Amino acid sequence: MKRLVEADFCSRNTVALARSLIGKHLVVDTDGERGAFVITETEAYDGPEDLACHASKGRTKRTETLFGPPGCWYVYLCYGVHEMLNLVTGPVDYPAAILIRGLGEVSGPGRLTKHLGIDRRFNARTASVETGMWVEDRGSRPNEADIETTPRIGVDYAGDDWANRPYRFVLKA
DNA sequence: TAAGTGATCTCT
DNA sequence: GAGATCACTTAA
Repeated sequence: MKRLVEADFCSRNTVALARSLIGKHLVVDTDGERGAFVITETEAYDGPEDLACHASKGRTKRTETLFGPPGCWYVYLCYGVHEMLNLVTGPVDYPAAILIRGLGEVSGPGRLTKHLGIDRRFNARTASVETGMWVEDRGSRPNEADIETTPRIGVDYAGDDWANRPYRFVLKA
C-alpha cells in the first residue's frame, strides 16, 4: 500500500494520470470516521488550452487552486447545489486537474461529495493524512480492458474538438 | 425534460 | 450592482 503524494501528481500528462487513478482508493478520515472507496470514474481537465477546464478563462480567485502545486484538492460549487471534487495535477503554474466523478458505491460527482461530507473547506488543501482525505494505491490494478474511455460529460460548451476528446475513464462493473 | 440553485465572472 | 453562465440532481 502506498499513499500518493505531490510527486505522484506532478506529471504533465494529466490524461494518463486520470486513467491511472481508476482502481485506486480515496480515503476519507473526517470526524474520526474513516472510509475507503475505490475510484471508478475520473475526467481529465488539462491545461490553459482545454476550453472545458476552468482555467482556460484565465487565472481568477476561484481557479487559483488549479495553478497551485499538484496533489491538492480543488473543490467548488456547481449549479448552486453541488460541490465537485478535483485533484490538482501538473507543475505549479500549470492549471490541470482530475475530476473524481464516481466511487465504488456512489455515482455522480455531486452525490459523491455529499456522501463523503466534502465541501469547499477542502479547497486548496493538500491530499494528506493531516487534512483527512488522500489517495492510496493498494496494489490491485484493474484489468486494462475493464477501463472504458469516453468523452467528458456536460462540456458541450467547450466546442466539438474539446468536448469529444476521450478524457473520461470509467471502470466497468 | 425541465427547473432549481447560488457562486463567480463580465460587463456597467 | 445586474445579468449570464454553469464539470448536476431529482422528480415527472
